[in-house]
Amino acid sequence: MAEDIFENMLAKMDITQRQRAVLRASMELFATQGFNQTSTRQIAQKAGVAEGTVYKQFKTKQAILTAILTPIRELVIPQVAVDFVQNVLTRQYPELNDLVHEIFLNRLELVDNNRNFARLMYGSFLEQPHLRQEVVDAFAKVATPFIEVFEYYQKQGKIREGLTMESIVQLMISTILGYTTRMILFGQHFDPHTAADEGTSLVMHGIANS
Amino acid sequence: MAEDIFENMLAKMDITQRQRAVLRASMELFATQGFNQTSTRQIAQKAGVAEGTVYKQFKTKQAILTAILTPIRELVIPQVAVDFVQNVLTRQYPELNDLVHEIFLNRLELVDNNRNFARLMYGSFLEQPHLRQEVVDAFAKVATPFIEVFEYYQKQGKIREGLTMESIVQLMISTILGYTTRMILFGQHFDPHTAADEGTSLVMHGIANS
Amino acid sequence: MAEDIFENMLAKMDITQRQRAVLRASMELFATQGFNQTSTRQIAQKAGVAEGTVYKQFKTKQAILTAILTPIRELVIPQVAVDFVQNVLTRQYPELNDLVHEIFLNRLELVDNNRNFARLMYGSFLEQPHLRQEVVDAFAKVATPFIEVFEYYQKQGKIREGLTMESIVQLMISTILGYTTRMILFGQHFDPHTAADEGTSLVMHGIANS
Amino acid sequence: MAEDIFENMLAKMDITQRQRAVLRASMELFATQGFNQTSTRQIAQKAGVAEGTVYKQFKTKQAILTAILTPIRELVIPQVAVDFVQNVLTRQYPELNDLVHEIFLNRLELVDNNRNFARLMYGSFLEQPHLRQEVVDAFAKVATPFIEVFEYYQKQGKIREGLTMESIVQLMISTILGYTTRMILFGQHFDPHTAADEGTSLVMHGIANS
DNA sequence: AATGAATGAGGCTTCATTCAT
DNA sequence: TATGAATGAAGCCTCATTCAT
Repeated sequence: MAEDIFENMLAKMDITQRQRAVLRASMELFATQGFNQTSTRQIAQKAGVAEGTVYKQFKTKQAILTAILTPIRELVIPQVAVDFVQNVLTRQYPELNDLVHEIFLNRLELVDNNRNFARLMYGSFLEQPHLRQEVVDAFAKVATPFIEVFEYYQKQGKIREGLTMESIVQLMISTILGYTTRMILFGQHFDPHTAADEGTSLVMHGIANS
Repeated sequence: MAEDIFENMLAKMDITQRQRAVLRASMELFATQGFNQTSTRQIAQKAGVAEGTVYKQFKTKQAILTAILTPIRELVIPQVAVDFVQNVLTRQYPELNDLVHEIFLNRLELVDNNRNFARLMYGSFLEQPHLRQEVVDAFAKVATPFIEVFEYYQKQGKIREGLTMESIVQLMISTILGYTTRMILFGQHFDPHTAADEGTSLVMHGIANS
Repeated sequence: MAEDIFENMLAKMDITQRQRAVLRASMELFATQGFNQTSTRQIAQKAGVAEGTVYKQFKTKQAILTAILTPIRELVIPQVAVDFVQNVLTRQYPELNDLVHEIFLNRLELVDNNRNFARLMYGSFLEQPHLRQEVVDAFAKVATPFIEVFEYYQKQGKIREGLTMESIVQLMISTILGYTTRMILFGQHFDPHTAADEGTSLVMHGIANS
Repeated sequence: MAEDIFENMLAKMDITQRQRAVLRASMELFATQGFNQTSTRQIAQKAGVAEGTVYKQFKTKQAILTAILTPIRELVIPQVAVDFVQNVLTRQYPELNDLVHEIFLNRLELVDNNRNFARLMYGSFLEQPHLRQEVVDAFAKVATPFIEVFEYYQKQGKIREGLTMESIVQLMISTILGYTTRMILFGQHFDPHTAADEGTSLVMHGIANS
């Protein structure tokens, strides 16, 4: 499942090959060096075009970032959220354990396959705080169906009393974000399967009705 | 427990008041705007000195960041780690539950009280990847004594079989980092006590020998 | 008498409709914004052609200005001068007074009807000093027949002694140019008839043999 | 009476030698090439400073022009107007003839001594029309006291009936502006004394009560 | 030692001009 | 032939850094 969020997005955008090249180069440079540390000269060079060409396609350097972030905000993030729900929740899980494991695995693999993408998001959120609200909203929207599923399992007596489903989901989000941060910020690497195993083991004992 | 990591560090450094002012101003500006978005003119202004004075004290702008990050790396991070171990592990905890709760609370409060510091770290790690190794090492060093303590509890039969202490600690680190990321990057706010309660509740059921 | 110098010129030039469109657009833009403040992109847009087409027709942007100014210099200015002489001097004037009035009126109306043209000339003279010589020469050529006519009136005793006809004509040129400058540069407006009346009144008393 | 308007203005401004050098260089270049045809590099070179120095002193290139035009508008133009009135009207003139001659001479010499200044004004008015209103107002203010003086002569019977003093002054303004335009735009040169003689001769016969 | 003016390299951007389609 | 994407030189401006006072 080597989904490359950014390449998928590029493929769907109705733009020329040259614009694609500029966006791809920008994405990589912004992700690895940061927006302000990237010069338009570097972008042009990496994209294999003249600097003027970059500006024929995008009015300003900021417009390049916007051209990347806007579809991410408006299309990719919601789609990723929907995909996540569909991929995970439409399947049948013999046991609650399998669901939790799939949640961990699915998200960790997504991040693992999209390091650059994640790094760009981290940088953008730090430097342009106004961008984060929609992501927070997307998180919230994703949380809801999961909370419902957990409630279903709870009604079936699979989850012990005394826990709000909300807190379970929030904690899973935090945990997954923690792994993500360790990968992106500290360069640590986790085998998604192993990390998912460990997370699942702990959470399951934490929530399961023993 | 309003520990201000940065002010503590400044207080301990053997530097003039003027240098302190420059470092304090830089720290704030770097944290809120990013290193590259901060001009030496801004630093001088905020510190109340002339731009030339800044350069009498620090050879380059990068040297200011280094003057902040080096003691953080060499002194603050290890010290924070040691303090953490001492504050948390030197006390007696009636129950394992109390230890876990204290771990969560202590770290979440630390971050909550040092948002600027954390934001500076996030930015620095993103833009200057070479800085992160020592932090990773510090994490590792902190992990060790905790692993030992958990092993102690395990030997006492307080922790169920089938878990490596290593994985417990790693998961707690990830969880705490997850909360931190949500605060710093997404601007969410958590009451440290509530978050600590929730985390503790889940982890305890996850690890406790029921 | 709504003579449009520029449209007349365009009509007489042996060029394609497309070239005409480009010249017309350029003329307007150069007049209202100045040569250097006008981009070839603007010209193409206003002319309704592609930028490349402009360059198929004119080798450089400067060539467009030259294509406008050269016929102005070589054809329009002399023609305007000739027309002026013919329109004014071929008629019979009952009195000297009527001639002077017609001179003023004719020139002021010409400028009044060709503000854009005049503004272009002003800008071109300021920025490209080499253009002005032929205009000065044209002025000189126009002056000659008028001087002769005035000499005729002088011989008839209609003009007082002690004046050179040369100085009369020079002063009238200056006066008309003064009105023009006030219109073009200062945005003032004069009714040509009123201004002609005033100028005539003064000049007539100045030169007439009372 | 070699009054150099611009140098006088520079001398009165409370600025450093370096700023003076930049303004002087800019003034000359703007006057001879136009604002948009002058690069900041040229200015720096001519002023003998680095390009960055220019920007330490003036926030933008436009600010340089403003730094020149603002005192011209607010101080120089009104002062020139006042000086004109004082220099010309406070003296006693044996005859009306002498007054008229002095008016012509004074203004023509002023322009003759300040070609660059005049060329800058012409260019600025063409490209930045909003600047001209104050100059028009200054003209108007100057006109008033002259109208009054002419009325005085009229009451003394020195000026013939049937003329408004207003129209006399307006015509003199136009005439002087005409000479100015011929100097600035067409590069013609007039000896101020000769031109003043001719103008006076004509106007005097035009207005005098013979 | 402190100041802030001066420097100039380098960044973003525009635009006249060329060229492949 | 007409198009408009591509080019790159040059312009304006910022800012880390140096230096004279």
